[in-house]
Amino acid sequence: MPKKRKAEASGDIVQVGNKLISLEGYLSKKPRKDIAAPGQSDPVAAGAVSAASSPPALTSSSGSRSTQIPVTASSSASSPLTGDPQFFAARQSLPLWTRRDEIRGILRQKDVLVLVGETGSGKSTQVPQYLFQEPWCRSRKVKVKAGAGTEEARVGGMIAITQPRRVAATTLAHRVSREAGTPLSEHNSGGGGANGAVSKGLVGYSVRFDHRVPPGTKIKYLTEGMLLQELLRDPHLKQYSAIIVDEVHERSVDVDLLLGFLKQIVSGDKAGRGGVPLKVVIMSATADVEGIRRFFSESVSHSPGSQPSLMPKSGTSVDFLQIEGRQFPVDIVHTPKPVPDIQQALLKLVFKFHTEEALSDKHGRKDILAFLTGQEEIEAAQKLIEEYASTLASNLPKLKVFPLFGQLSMEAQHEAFQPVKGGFTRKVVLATNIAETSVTVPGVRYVIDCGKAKVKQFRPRLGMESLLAKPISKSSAIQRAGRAGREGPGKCFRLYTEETYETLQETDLPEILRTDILSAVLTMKARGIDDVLSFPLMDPPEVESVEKALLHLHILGALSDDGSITETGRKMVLFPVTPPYARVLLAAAEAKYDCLLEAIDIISCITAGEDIFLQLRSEEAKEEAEEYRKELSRREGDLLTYLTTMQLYAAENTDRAQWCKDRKIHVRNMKQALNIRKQLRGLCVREGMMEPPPPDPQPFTPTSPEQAAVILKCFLKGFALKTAILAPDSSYVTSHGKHVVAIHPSSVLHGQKKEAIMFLEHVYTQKNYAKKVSAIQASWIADALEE
DNA sequence: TGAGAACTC
Repeated sequence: MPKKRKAEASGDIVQVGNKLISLEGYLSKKPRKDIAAPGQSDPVAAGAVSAASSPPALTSSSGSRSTQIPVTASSSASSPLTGDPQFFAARQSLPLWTRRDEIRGILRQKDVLVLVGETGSGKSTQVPQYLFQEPWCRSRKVKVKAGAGTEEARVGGMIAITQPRRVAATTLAHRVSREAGTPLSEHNSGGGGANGAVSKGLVGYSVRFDHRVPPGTKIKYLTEGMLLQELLRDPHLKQYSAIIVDEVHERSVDVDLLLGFLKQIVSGDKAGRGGVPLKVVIMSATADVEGIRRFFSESVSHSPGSQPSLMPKSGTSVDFLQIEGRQFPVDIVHTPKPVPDIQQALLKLVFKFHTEEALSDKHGRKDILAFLTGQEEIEAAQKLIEEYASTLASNLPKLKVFPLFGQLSMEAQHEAFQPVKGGFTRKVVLATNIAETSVTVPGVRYVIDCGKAKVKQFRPRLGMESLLAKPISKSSAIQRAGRAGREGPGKCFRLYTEETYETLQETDLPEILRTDILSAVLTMKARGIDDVLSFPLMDPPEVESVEKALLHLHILGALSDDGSITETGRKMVLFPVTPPYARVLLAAAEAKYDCLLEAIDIISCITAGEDIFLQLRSEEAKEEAEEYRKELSRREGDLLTYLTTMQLYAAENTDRAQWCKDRKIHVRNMKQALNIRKQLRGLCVREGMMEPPPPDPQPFTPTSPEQAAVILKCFLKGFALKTAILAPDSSYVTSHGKHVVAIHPSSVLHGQKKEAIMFLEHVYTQKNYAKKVSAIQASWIADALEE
C-alpha cells in the first residue's frame, strides 16, 4: 500500500482509459526527481505496474505470486523473450499472461482477432510484445503489384498499435519500451533513459509533432489519425505485419475509417503486399463484439485499388477472445423517483456520503467523483457545495471541490489528480465526460452520475451542428459506475430511476453518425474509393449525409461533376485541416488573393484544438484583460483578431507565456497554434505555393482595411455557404437555408449590426449561434460563389 | 450573453 500511494502521490501516473498514463509534460512542468538513474530501478514505473494491473487486495491475498520468478530474475541483461527482467514478474501477473499462447495460436491460423479485455487486463501493453517475434512478423523481400507490373519491396516486420489519443500513444510507448528493455530516452532530457540516448529500440511512437521511431522498431504506437495518413501514402501498409486497433469501443470517425480500410486489405487480394497477409487485432473494452465480428466476416465486393469485382471475395474468419479484467465490486443505487433538481440531489448525496463514510479504508482514500454535463453546471454545483461545506461542524473532515473539464488549464486539471493536502480533507471532483474515458482520477470510491452528457450532432440538412445535453447510453452509465471500483469496493449513485436506465440506448451513437463527414468522404476519395456509399463501414451514415458531403466537396472544387477527385481535391488532402480550410489555403496562394501567410496564421489559431482565448466569465476577469485585448481585437471581426493575435505573439521576443497570461490567452493552445503554423508553412513551401518565409520574430505591422477585405474574400472561397445578411428586424438570416442566427457572445462582433457576416461555425445550443464571425459585404458572397 | 471529449504530412 505505501508503495503504491507513493507512486501515485508523485502525480506522474494516472490512468487513461484502462491504461497507465504518465502526466509528465502533460499536466505539470515539474521536473521528475523520481526518474531512475541509469541502471537503477524505476520506482514510478514499478509502482505503476502494480497500480494498474493488480489492485492491492488481490496481490496481497495471493501468496503464490510473491515468490520470485526464476526464469530471468537473476539475469541483469534483458533478453528479447522476456524484456527487462525488472518488469517481468509484474507482466506475468497480468490476467492476459496465461492467454498469450492462445493469442499467438489464433493469429498463426487466422488474420483477424477480436480481443475484449476489460479494464486492467494489460492488453494495450502486452499484446504487441507477445506478437512481435512470431514467425509471420518478419520483414520479407517479395514481388508486389505496382501499377501494371510488379516490383521488389520489403513487406512486413512491424506491428502498429493505434490509440484515439496522443498522450495514450506516447506514454504507452514509453512504458512498453522500458518493459522491452530498450527504453526510449526521455524527451529533451539528454540521456534520461537507461542507456542515455538510445540509438536502437524495439518500441517507438508517432503522433503529430512528435515522432520517435528508432531504427529496429518492431512495435509502433500511433494515433488513429496518423495511421490514416500512412494509409493515404501506402494503401497496403507494407511496412506492417500486424495492425492492432485499440479502444475500438470509443468508435471515433478515424477508427471507423481504419476498420473499413483494414477490412479491404484483409479480405482483398494480397498482390499489393506480395501475398503477405496482414494480421489485424481489434481490441475493445466492451463485450459488444458481435458487430465487429459480423463486419469482418461479411464479404466485400472489391479490394483496395482495384475495381469492384463481380466475384465477391469470401469473408474473413474472425476469432474472438475475452480477457477478464480486475475490478472491485460497485454497488449501484438508482433514485426511487425522478430527480427534479440535479443540483439539490447532488448536494444532498455529497454530504450524506461525506458525513456517513470514513475518509479512507484499507484500500486507500474514499473520494467522490460526480459526472455532470458542462462547465456551467459544474461551477454552479461547486459554489453550492462550498457554501454548504463552510457551515459544517468543525469536528467533521473538510471537503474540497475540484472542477475538471477540458477547457481548464493544465495546472487546474492537475489539482484534481493530486491527493488533497492536509489529511483531514475529502476530495470531490466535479467532472464532465473527460473523466469517463480520457483520464482517471485516483482515489475515487463514490461516483454520482447525473445520467446526461453533452453531445455534438451534425444536421446535414441544415448544415449546422447542435451541442445539447442528452441521456447517456447504458454502456456509458456502466463505464461511469466502474470508476468507483478501481482501487477498492465502491458505490455509484445514479440521479435517475432504474426504469429510466432501462430505457437508455445500449451504446452511444458512433461519432461518424453524429458529425460532418466532409473530411471522411474526401479521405476515401483520395484513397481511390470511387463509390463512397459502398465503402465498408460498421455503421454507414445516411445516404443523405453522404450526398450532402459530396455536394459540398463539389462546391469546394474538390470533386468534379462525375464525382472523381480533382487536382484541387488532391492538394486539399495534403493539409491537416478540414476541406473548407484547405480550400482557403489554396485560394490564398492565388495571385488574386495573395494572403497565404495571413491565412495560415488565422487557420493555425482556429484549428489549434480549443479556443486560444480563455473564456472570461467573471466581470473582473474581463476588465483585467480588456486593456490588453484591445490591441488584439479588430472591428472586421474574429478572423482579423486571430491574425493580429498570432502576429503579435510571433513578434513577441521576451516572455511569451507572460504575454499570454496578461491577455488571458491559453498558453498551451497558443503553442499548438504556432506548431501548426510552422507545419502549414512547411507544407505550403513544399507544394510550391510560397517561398520560405523569414524566421520569427518579425516586426508587427497592422493589416490595412484593404488587405483585411482581401483576406475575408479569400475565406469566402471556403465558407460562402456560411454567411448571413442583416434583416430589417435586425436579425441575421443565413443566405443558405434562411435561418435566423445570432452572433455568439464569444465573438468580438457580438451585439453589433453589420450589413452581412461570414461565420466559420454554426452551433445550436441555447440558440442558433454563429461563431468565428467576420463583417463582410453582401456583394462578396455572390462573387465568391460565381467562379 | 455562453463552449462534452478527441485528432491530422
